[in-house]
Amino acid sequence: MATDTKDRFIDVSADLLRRQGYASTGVQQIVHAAKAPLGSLYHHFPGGKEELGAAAIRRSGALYELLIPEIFDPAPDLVSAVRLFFEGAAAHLEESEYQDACPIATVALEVSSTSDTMREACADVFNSWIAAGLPRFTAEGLDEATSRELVIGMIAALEGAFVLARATQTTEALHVAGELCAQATERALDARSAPAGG
Amino acid sequence: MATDTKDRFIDVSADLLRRQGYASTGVQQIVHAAKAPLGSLYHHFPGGKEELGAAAIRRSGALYELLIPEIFDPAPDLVSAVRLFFEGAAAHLEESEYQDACPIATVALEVSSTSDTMREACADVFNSWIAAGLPRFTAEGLDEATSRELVIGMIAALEGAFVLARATQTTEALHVAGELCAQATERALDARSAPAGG
DNA sequence: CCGCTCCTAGATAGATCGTTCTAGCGAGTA
DNA sequence: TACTCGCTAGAACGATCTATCTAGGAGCGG
Repeated sequence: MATDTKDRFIDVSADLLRRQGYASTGVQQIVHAAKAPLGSLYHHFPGGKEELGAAAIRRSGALYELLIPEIFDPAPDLVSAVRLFFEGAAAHLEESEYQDACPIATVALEVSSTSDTMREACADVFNSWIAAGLPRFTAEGLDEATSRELVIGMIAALEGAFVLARATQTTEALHVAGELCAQATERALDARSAPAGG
Repeated sequence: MATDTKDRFIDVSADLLRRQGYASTGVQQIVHAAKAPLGSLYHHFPGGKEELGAAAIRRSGALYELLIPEIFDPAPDLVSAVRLFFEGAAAHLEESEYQDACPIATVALEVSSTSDTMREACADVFNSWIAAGLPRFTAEGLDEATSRELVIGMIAALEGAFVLARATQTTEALHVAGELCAQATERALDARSAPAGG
């Protein structure tokens, strides 16, 4: 079928971009991994590598967003969910031999001074993650501003911990960042029921 | 003089790597920016682009490390210092039109699956930042483990906030991450004098 | 059968990649 | 002057890059 090939391009690109980044991933490598001819790539993506890259970033973002309900729904409480999120990330990173960290962070840093199309795709993904995480915190009675801070803080801490973890080949930063966010969440929840703190 | 050229190679490489990453920065671009011939590059760096890149990462790391005393020394207290660190980063990022974030994060993510030489250089820089930040926290009476967690958490939050900030072209993540770390530090200092908390 | 469309197929182009090559300059020394 | 050494200088190489090109197969309405 037709859409198969196009989807396969996006999928293999998403994988390659996560590991190598944008500049290091060649279209030849993509067509080889997708087992498809080069002509098909430019048929489905007239905008070339940049259009395909943006599509791959958006797909990666959408898939990664699914982890939020997957982890938060079965968790006993919000603080546990935050901890589980980081522990899951640490486990996955270790299993993949420090290859599978955030699917878009590398590209986000790489292209933000180079390609506005790609940069916007990354920004959209981050914003959709924030929007997806927000209700998990407001549902616990936290106000909008506090919830937003916790979500953004969590994503930032996770991304940064990935940077340290990949470079040092250790999961220490992920555990530390997880604890930092879990305790911040705990404190926010406490302040909610006892708004007298200073 | 001779060392001038070599230093210039390292300096311009550090700048280019910070903005574009490793793969997008060509040696031609480096020699052009350094106003030096290609032969000189391979004379000073027989290991080629990789050796020069590692040297640039290490220099960037050493220069960035200088910000720690520069900000922490004049600060009235530790919590203020943490806040000032993030506010300074936000201001610098905004002034450079979201170009000058962390000098090594982009490369760290990019090369960690590709070049072990470069990955190690990044890991060394991160570890030296941790070592440099540690005494600022232990000097306040915090134990070694807690201090290490705070420093790593701070670096991770900063790095991650840079990722979000560059992609979204906003400093919000930096402010949020700064507040997160400042409050975590505050709480740790409180727990120090009153070790009875839950 | 034709004619049209969607997609596959990969050869090819032109630019750029990192690296190696030889040549030569300028200062120091005998 | 003759020779060496550290460095400059950039042409040239083969590989690889992204993108374009032409050609053809498969399905479908007529």
